[in-house]
Order: sequence, then structure tokens, then C-alpha cells
Amino acid sequence: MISAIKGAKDILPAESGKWRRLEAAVRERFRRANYGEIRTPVFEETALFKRGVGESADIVRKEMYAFEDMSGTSIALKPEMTAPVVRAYVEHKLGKSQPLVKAYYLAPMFRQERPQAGRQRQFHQFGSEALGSDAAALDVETIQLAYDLLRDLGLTKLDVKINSLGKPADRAKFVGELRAYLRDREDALSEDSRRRLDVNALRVLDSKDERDQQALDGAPKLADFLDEESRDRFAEVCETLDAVGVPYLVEERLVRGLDYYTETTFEIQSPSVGSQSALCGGGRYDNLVELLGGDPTPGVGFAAGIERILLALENENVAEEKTDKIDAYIVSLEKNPRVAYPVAVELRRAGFVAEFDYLGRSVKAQMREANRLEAERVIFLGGEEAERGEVSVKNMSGGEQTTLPRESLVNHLRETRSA
RNA sequence: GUGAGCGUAGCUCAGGUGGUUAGAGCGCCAGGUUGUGGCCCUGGAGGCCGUGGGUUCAAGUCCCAUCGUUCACCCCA
Repeated sequence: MISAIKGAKDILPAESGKWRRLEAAVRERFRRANYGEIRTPVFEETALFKRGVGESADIVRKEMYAFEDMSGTSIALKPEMTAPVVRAYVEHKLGKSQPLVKAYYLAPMFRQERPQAGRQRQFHQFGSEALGSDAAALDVETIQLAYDLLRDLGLTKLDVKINSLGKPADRAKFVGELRAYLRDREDALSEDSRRRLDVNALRVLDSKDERDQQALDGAPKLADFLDEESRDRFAEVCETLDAVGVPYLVEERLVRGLDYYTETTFEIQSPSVGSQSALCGGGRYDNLVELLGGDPTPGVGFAAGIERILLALENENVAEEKTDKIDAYIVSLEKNPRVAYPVAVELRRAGFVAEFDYLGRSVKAQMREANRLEAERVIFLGGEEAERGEVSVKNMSGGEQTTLPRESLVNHLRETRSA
């Protein structure tokens, strides 16, 4: 038996409804804020991610699904969406025809990690990228859009954490001093953090290891290295978040794993999922467009993990409304699919959701099926009514049943259709 | 990549110290109602006990390997 690739999951008909509802909510929110949908290919040149996301990020260092195509070009399934969006922005010179581009996406991503709760190898993200403005209001809009959406989906336990990474030069200065500080007490660090010291010293900050957090007491603070401009704009971000009623926590040790972030970064976490608690993460990336060959253009965006959101909704017992109901189930007393099928076609062509039995099952079984499908009504075909050219229609919630001429069935259903 | 747990019916799981034809609940099918659901009752179908090897008179049960899966680390959505 061949099964799905490790870490890739089927979304079966029974569960795709909640995906469609979530996706519809996402599209609606972005529409209201005037974001246009962007769709990019599932694969890109591997070089795009190496350059855009950064060689030190794990997602490009060891987690990419990369392969060579027939021409020998290295291709990678996209592990994240910011680099592709920026690539498309530069390639199509979108900035030339309008100064500000606001785009959203909803797409599968691929990372070759060991699966666990809230983590898959193929997973789905939605998110936004806004290119062309360095306004703090745009940072806030990004955070607020993500936060409101999660709230509206029904999640109540959300922690918004924000921080500022400042400008690359300031951050580099800080990382230098942090590394020096930690080198002096390398013995006190966890093994992982000693490795991080070389690869990406910033990551020691958000280590889960007690020893690391202790060693960090008295370490240099990133905030002290920000220039005045960065400090002012971060203050403005905080004030504006207050103004639109988004609760947040300034988390000095919040660093993000992707190299392109500058200034504002944020994460929205949920205690309702496993240890992979980040439902959403994002921030500003003011140098990325230039890095990928465009004119210097500021940008800001976020990405949210759909599987994690669904997991959080499930764990918080958020009820989902059932929408895939049946208008009419056609029961054939003759137990012959041939009899019911033309009636189903007639109803379907008239716009109703109609179903019948294809298996020649007993009337009782057909009724059970109608009940299982939560059919609003059942239409009985055959018997005495058929001899008189009539059919019977039963309302499944109340149980009342009426008999009427076969020709007036569609009209009757239309007239008595419930809202 | 590292560590730990778990693989028995479609699903969720029982199966002390190895010992006859491997069980339950739910689901599915049929009947109880010559043509009517939800509740109830009766019956039925459905199992290379993940795979391979080993120990033993005897393995679902013990040992080894392997694959899969889950959770955690790492990393991140």
C-alpha cells in the first residue's frame, strides 16, 4: 500500500468544510482592507530563498525540498512566501504602477522537518505583504489584521508579542556584544546555544533552556542598541496598537528566525496548541526588495499557519457550523436508482441540493441515510401516489408529510423552502 | 538531525506472569414495520494482531531489526 508522504496530509471531504470556511473568512478580511490576492508558483529557484531568507536560517539551510530540473537548475518547493512575493513585485515592477502594493496569499508551503503537533512538511499559510510604505500604521495594520482574524474565528486565548530589531547595522553591533558576553560564560550554556553562538547568536535569546535564560541575566539589551529613529517608530507602533485596541506584550527576547527582518517583528501565540505555539509571525523587511534586485522599498507582512489555527480552534472547542446540508433526499419505494435519478437531476437543475440511493437499499436504509445527511426533506417516489401521478414530500424536522402532483414538485419545494 | 512513546476490525481501544475458534464500544449491512428516519431490540459482515527474523512444544503477548506513527528537542506558521 502506498501512503501519503511523511508530514503531508489528506484533507478529506468530511473536514474540508472547515477549511473552506476559514479560507472564506480570510479572503473576506483581506478584501475589506483592500488587499489583492497574489498566487505564485509552488516552486522557485533555490537561489531566491538562499538570498532572500538567508543562508543562516534553518528553513533554507536544511529544510528545503530542493532538486534539479532537467536543465540542471536547482529548484525548491517554497518554504515561505515573502521571498516569492517580493520576487514577483520586482519582476513585474509592480511598484512602478502604484506606490503601495498590498497583497495577500493562501498557499501550501514545504519544509522538510520532523512532523509533530502543529508541524507538517506540507502545511498551509495565509498572510499578507505590503510593499512601498514605512508607515508605522502599516506595521500595525498587519498585526491588527492577523489578530482580528484569529479573534473572529473564535479564538480567545491569544498572546500578541512584539519587538523591534532595529536597523541591520545596530543589530549587528548588538549581536557582536551579545556574542562576546555569552562567549565569556559559554560553559553555562546549553549545547544547542553554544552552537547557536556561531550560527545565529540572536537565537540564544529565545532559548527554552533554563541555563541559557539564567546566563542571559545581565546580558546586553537589544533595545539599548536601537537608534532614536527606530525607538520612535517602535513607540508609534505601540501607541497605534493601543488606538485600535489590539492587546500586546513587548517581548525583548522575541527574535525571528528569518534574516530579512528589520524594525518591528511580532508573533501571535496560542496556549491551546502544543509546543509549536506560534499561530502567526511577521514583521518588517525594509531591505529585502533591494536585496532581490529592486529599488529600495520598505515592506511588512505576516504569515499564519492554518493547521495550527485549526488545531487551536479544536482545542478551544470552538463550535463549527455545519453548512453542507441536503435540501431533498429522494426515496424510491421500488429500491431502484433508475427511478430516483431523473428526479434528482430535475431538482439539481432547479438549484436544489438533492441526493438519492444508488445501492438499491431498503426504504428504511434510505431514510436512515436521509437522516444522516440531515436532509431537510424526503421525497417518496412510487406506490399508490405514483399510480395517481403524485409524490409525497416529508419534512424531516417536523415529520409532517404532504402529497402533491408530480409536476408541481419543484414549485412546491421553492415555495416551502426554508431560509 | 536527536530522544521517548505507540502500532490488534473502518474508528477508539481491551487483550495479568506466552497456552484452544482474538474481543468490546461506535460505525457499516440486514431484520423487527406488505411504503417512512432519529430511540430501542436481534442478527451479520469485517482482523497476514505493521513487516521480517529469533527464542519456545506453543508468540497478539518475550527478544532483535525494520518501517510507520505520535509527542518533545531543534526550528518555525
